[in-house]
Amino acid sequence: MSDEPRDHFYYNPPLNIDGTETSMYYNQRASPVSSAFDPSSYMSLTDCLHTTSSMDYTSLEKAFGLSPSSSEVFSSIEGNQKQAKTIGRDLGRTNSTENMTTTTTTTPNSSISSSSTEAGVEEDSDKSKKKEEQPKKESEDGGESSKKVNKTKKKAEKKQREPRFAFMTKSEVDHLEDGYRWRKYGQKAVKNSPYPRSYYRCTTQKCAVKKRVERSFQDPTIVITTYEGQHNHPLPTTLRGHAGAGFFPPSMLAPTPMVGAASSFPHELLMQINQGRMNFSQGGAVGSMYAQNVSPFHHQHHHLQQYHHQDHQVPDYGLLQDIVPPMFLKHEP
DNA sequence: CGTATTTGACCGGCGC
DNA sequence: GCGCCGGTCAAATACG
Repeated sequence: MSDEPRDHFYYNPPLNIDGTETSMYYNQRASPVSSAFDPSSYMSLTDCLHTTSSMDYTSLEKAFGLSPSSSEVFSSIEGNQKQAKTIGRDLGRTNSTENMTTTTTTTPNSSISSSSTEAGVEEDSDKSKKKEEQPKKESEDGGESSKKVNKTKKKAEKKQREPRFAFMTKSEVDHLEDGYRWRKYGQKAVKNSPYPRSYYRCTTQKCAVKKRVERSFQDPTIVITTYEGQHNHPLPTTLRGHAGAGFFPPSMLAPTPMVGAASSFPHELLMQINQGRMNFSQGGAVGSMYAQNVSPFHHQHHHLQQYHHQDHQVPDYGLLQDIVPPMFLKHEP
């Protein structure tokens, strides 16, 4: 447990779904996230880049399913985080400087981002030692049910988890809209946390992508969304609001070869959403907006109570509502 | 009435 | 071997 391989990375892109910054974590090993989400067991991407040589742009690309053009993604990050900068450098793709404009405005709040991050990261120091093991059972059962029967075949594939992405987002809604349809299949109490964890599965048949949502027990304003696996299908057209059409790049809408790591990763969706949001809003004041909204604490209790009422179906303008959070815009002078 | 959610039971791994 | 625990199943229920 203590000798866990450091194959975990994270960085903090300015991803925002419905209000503030989002931190993203990547767990290449797809190790289980035990109990409460434990960022401290993850390795800083920066550190990783400095200490590990196994980490390069290619692996990132692969891991995150980014296309070469995705360097923009990093560039946007760069404007917001120093670590991101490191990434851009180490990756040898610093063409970002220009694209940075989009996020440059966010630069000042880099401290904020980090704050949100530490909110999730630091406290855990309390327990000191995190467990990083316990590879629970898993199943990509395309449709087979009979759990009592599958045990036989189970042996063969073992528990081969998909890589996981964990998004930490300050949000009052726990189930963030990402363009896909999810069916909730379980909910469990999280150890060391008063907030439960919800389990979702992509409703598209033969798509084994799973997702789980939980709130940080330290900072209830933060929602931790963990994706597992890649979608092997385009975004459902059920988004009648067509919000997706505008924010999701064509590459994403195109049928993706499941192997590809092409672009069905949620983080990319978030990127797009974020970009769209920034363009929509004042385009620059975003940073300052967050700066003064760092603590909408009076809101937490509110949404926490309606925890069970979150709709999981795709609302007509779910994305839009995420992109332009009314309450936050309101505060902006 | 069909579909999505809820929720307790159950499974399988792991530590003691 | 037993109990804990994260994760999943599936019958019952809610919802439109």
